[in-house]
Amino acid sequence: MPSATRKRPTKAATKPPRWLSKEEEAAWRAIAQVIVKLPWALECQLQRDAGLSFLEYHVLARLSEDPEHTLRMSELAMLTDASLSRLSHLVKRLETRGLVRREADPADGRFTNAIMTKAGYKLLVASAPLHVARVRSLVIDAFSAGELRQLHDSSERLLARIETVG
Amino acid sequence: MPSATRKRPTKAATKPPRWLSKEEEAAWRAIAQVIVKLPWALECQLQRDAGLSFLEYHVLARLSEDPEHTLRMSELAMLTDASLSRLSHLVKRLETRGLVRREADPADGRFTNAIMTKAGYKLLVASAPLHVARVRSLVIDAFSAGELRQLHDSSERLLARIETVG
DNA sequence: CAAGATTGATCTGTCAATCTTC
DNA sequence: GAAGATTGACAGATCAATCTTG
Repeated sequence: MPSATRKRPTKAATKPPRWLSKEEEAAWRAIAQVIVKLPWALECQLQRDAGLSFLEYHVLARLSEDPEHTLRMSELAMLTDASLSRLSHLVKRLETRGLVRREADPADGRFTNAIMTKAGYKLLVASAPLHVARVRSLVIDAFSAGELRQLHDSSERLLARIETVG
Repeated sequence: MPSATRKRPTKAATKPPRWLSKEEEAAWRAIAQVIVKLPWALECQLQRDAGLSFLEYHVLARLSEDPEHTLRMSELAMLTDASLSRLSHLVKRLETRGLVRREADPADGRFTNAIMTKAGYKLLVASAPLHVARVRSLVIDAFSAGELRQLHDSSERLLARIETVG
């Protein structure tokens, strides 16, 4: 929804504002920093080493996982957590770069298939090692196996909350 | 650095690409989803309820923490993890909305002070309860005190990595 | 000239509207 | 008409260049 359509602030329902404790506040600040800085660090690495954005990389990565290197736009949007509109713009750019190609689904013309080209696959394969190395050095290697399981679990719990709360 | 200045992919240094294990992969996917979806969820809440972006909210929040409701642009940029350029554009918009005002530091004209106005403070105060409530329901309340301490620690470790790896 | 800050051009994402196929 | 997909106008972020003050 972001994009300033300038809303009047809803005159807060004056519910008892349950504030954050010192510890909660500190934890939240750290988490907030992570969700700002980690994406940026990954964007930088990918742009520098592969000329791809985080989303572009993941679009190619998802396509590469399909045996046909083909996915419907709507499927791809879900898998990459992008809006269909955003994906459409992005894939058009990838198309002009020759990394992806689009064609209407022969079986049902309402669907559009995104198909990774040879060049797209080559770029992904060339880019993956450095990207994975960065994911390792920034995230994975910072934790023991147990800690990582913990963090995985915490992440799933957060995702569940986000789904339900909207 | 993002913003496609179209880099040629650096011909991967052909180092042994240490791949992710099944568990690491799964953990990473969950974490990656969190850093994509959590910011979005918070942006939505703030835009809807306060007409503010996440960064705009935090700019006002940081200003409110200063006794004078005043901070140098450069200081504010650091505190909010924004580039000076981004902040400059953003504060200009806040200024036209009457939420913030700028003036050159009387002591040293190289600095610009950002000063929260009455209206800015009012908006922040009106917005904070709902925002904190959302932070609670999405994040804080998902964890026990111990788990939150864990997560806080993990976040700090990630931030340390990001600083050093760049 | 160095540090703080701003500006302008450009690119990307959002939203709402539209187009297409079944 | 409904779902999938695209488009266009606009807001916001980035980078590089510039301006300003000491």
